[in-house]
Amino acid sequence: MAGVRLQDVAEHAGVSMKTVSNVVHSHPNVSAAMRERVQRAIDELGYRPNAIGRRLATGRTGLIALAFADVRLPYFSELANVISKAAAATGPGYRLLLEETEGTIEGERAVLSASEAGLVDGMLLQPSRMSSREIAERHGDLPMVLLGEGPAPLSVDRVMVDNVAAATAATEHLAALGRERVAFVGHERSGMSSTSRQRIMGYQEGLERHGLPVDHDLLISTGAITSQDAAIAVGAALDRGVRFDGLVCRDDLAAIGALRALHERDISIPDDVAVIGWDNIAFAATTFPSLSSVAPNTQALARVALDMLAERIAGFDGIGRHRVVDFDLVLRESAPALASTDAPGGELASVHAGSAHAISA
Amino acid sequence: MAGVRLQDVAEHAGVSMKTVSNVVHSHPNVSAAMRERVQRAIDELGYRPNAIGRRLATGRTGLIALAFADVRLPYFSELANVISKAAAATGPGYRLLLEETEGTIEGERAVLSASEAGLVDGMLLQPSRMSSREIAERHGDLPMVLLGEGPAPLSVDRVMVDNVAAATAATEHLAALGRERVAFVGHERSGMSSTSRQRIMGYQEGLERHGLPVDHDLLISTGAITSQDAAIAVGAALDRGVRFDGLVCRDDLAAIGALRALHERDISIPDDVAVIGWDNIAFAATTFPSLSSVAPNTQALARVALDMLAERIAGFDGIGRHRVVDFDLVLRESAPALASTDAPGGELASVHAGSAHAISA
DNA sequence: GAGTGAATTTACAGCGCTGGAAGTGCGCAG
DNA sequence: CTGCGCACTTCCAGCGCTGTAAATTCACTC
Repeated sequence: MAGVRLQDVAEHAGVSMKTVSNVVHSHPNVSAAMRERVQRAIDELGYRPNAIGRRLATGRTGLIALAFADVRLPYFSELANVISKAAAATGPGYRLLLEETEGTIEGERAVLSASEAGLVDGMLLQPSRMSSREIAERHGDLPMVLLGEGPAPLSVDRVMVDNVAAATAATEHLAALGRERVAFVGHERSGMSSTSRQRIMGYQEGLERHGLPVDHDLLISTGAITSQDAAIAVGAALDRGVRFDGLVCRDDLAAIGALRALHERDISIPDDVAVIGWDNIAFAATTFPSLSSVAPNTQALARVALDMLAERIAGFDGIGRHRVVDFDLVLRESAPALASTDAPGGELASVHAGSAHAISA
Repeated sequence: MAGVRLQDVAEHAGVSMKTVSNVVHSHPNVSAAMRERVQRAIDELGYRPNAIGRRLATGRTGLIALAFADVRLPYFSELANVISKAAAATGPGYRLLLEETEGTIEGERAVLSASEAGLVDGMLLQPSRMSSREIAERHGDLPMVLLGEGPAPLSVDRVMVDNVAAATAATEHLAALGRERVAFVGHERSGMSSTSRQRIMGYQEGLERHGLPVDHDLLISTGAITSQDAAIAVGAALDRGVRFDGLVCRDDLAAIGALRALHERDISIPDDVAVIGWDNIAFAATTFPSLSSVAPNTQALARVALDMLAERIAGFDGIGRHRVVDFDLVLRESAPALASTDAPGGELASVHAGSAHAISA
């Protein structure tokens, strides 16, 4: 099986290497008889084209790197799944090389300057810390598309969700439910990511639109992006007397932590405190109560990102394009739809303006 | 930046390609003066060695494929993270190519017979359906280590947790807590995976050791491996009158679904029903109540698997080796340690026989 | 001042594959 | 029966790099 080369097949079939290559690639200009003869030789020898040789000759590997902070974060693992499927269906069928940056600037630099070139055809990167200028400078000639919000270098493609608008929509939904003290949970205590920054901006905008208090006490930061840290932080806030009746969470992890802190203190959800998370991870549907969540359209995000990347790989060299994909506000028990019953339903409730749809599930 | 070749550097520095190559690889036998001169040329030209050219010459890519059912399953994403870190620290520093099989036989076949050879140096595969014979037949000459329990082909390396023993330990812990009707939740309704099969065997063994009833009603299967399906299945079982006071779950997803179904019906955990999950995923610590869980030692698993794979890649060609890594029984609120208070603690409670440790967290 | 061995550097031949140019054989018109 | 065009196949060069072997240089010794 091992080490069967194109040459071996050619000899076995008594033809030239190029003819075998043509058969492998279903090129035209190969007679049916010849095709069959070669195919038999291929089968008999168990020939597998060698990807590396091909790459060297063609300049393509069919690999793209997907780089983000940490696969363990459900948003990212779900994203990896979606992108991996979309990539397999793109052009020649790309496969994913996974790279984790740990959410640190060093990790991001390491990913960008991976000293070996040529291994991947392109890269999808969700930066958390690197400045747009640095990204623009460092990516060199590697085709690249940035994922997620944040400072957008003019020279690089980017696809994102409008975090500010989504945070505003989430906050406004709580206001519409009659909540008067809405807190924000889950941004990093030190070194806030641009993601957190934008969501907080949108949260503040939402509060202001409804004349609700914008209070520093209502910003509950966490040590790390984990549900455990969020549970601790929310618990501590409650214990030191911070009061709120609505919670916009940086992500579902924070929301799940908040759920736990509230449960521990017998605070009823959503009666006493309504909670909205972010990312609509799979667990959001089975927490108790189930979690309302901002749901970025990751399918669209994957599609758009891969299309742009494919264009770059194909040689497009224009200025950076910035695309925005839409999001839904999926409403479940923790912050139900406006005029809904308490019973879990499953149908579309309403559609917000712009790119926000509210769905009650 | 782009397309600077070894040759270009050589010309720029006025030396031969090989000398530049030697400098890049920090080979001995390069004089300091020469090294500096070449390095300057490298820097000036911004040369990046091309990974593909190197691969073709050396036969190594530094890539290993990690194949499992679905990254979205927290166990797998956490595993990917651990393996990715361990791989980066192994030998020359491997990187991970992610492959998803969807848990189907077709997906597994596709991964094994990826028509292109040579892209990865080796593969770690966690099969869910494929028979050991088929794996042994198909993997050809690709260095491979299997992850997880199941039928183990004699010719292939495998590293696993003793699922039977772990399931027995979990079941016995519930028995020790005085539970008398212990159910099992989360195996596939049709086409049971070998994982589920083994865990059920261990569950049954645990029941028998304590003279507890082994009742078909107590096997609560689900449609898919999701917490949502588990919530539905457990809810349905409760609603049709199945009674139990302990729950061994196929995985934490099933456990989380069970938690929700119990909550919905105001059944107290752990007072009315104690629950033990499996995998000890990150969320287990922040569910309400927090989840006791079987925790495979994934660090050890990654370490052992990569070491064996590295040996295979290096040419080892002996018979398949089967390694077992240990596991902990992490005890939290949903099925607390035996003589513990109700308050969450954080210290080691006890150590089981063999490779099972109970930890209360 | 030529000879010797060690230390460096260069030359060369591919790794497996593909693209384009050149070559082969065939059928058919003249 | 010869020549021509077409359809198909083979030949050749090279993608970027490395391993081996040969060549060069150098520091000394006799």
